[in-house]
Amino acid sequence: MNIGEASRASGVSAKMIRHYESIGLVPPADRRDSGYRDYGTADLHRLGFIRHARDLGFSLDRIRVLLGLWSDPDRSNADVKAIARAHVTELEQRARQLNEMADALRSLADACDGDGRPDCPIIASLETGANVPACHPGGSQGAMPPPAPRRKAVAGH
Amino acid sequence: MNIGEASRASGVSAKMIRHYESIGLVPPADRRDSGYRDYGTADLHRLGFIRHARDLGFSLDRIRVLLGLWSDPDRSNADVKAIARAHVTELEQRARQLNEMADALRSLADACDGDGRPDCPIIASLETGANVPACHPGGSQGAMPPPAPRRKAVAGH
DNA sequence: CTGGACCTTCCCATCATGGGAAGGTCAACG
DNA sequence: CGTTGACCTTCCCATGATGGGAAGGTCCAG
Repeated sequence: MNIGEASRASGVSAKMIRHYESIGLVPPADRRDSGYRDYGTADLHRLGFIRHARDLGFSLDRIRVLLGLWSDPDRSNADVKAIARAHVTELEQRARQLNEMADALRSLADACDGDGRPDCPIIASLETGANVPACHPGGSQGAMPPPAPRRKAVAGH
Repeated sequence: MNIGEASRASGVSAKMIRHYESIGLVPPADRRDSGYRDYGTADLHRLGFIRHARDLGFSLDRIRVLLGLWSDPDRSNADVKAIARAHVTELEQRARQLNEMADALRSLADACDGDGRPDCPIIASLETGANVPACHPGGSQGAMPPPAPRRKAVAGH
């Protein structure tokens, strides 16, 4: 199977399949004499696994770990569960931060007349920082997986 | 004022202040004979504005627009309000996607015994894609500002 | 045998941010 | 005066996941 067919079948873009190979997330694909990559059902299975994990917001690094557990017949479901729980916590925290920002901005917007005059509480708050969620260094986390892995209909999926 | 003092006073890292200057978000700073950048209160004010906008999750591109409105004495608060409302909608959507993922993964984790055996519904779902939030191409939005701009306590802020 | 669809590799862009190197400046202290 | 350490300058590179596109090779149907 060509990379294009594998892409359509797995819902992972060809570009990404090559990238995953380059970073060792999937093993180097078999090659035909022409140099074309050749995929089988096992490869599709693995790509599907990766895609579903991405759909749940896992980073490629964590997916690497999950793939390891997947192929380990002696794995402990406690390990998997721990990773999942930790990820849930991170997702919730990111969602909370976004909601905090949305709430703050929504109330600022609600306080704005929007009547065409220059007078604007939103601008005023940006100037002074009033009612803007403060930076709380204790709970800061800079290194988190991207917001939404959402690809745009790579397959008729 | 040095860039370091400006950084501490505004809560924007020196690195970022230079970056903002390089992309034209702030005007080129005055220079002393030594070549050091020199900041005044107006500059601090502008940097503070940018920081607060970042704290609300605005992208630098949108902040550019907001800065334009800020310095426009004839601005319409309706314009500001429209930008804010659009941003609120985006924030909410991102939060919703994260919560969807968290919900799905939480229920998978709840279904996992975590008793040390290899048997695991989480892994099973990643294999099959069952109970994993599907990719809904219609509502997809790839180009959104980062999840949390949170910097790590650049100032004693 | 040709055209178009597909594949290959390689480089570049995104977005906001930080790390670090190589070298210049400044202020305080001995 | 000299040194030291904190600070500044510019420049390049990295992140993470993804896409765009160029230059060139392959495959198959007409």
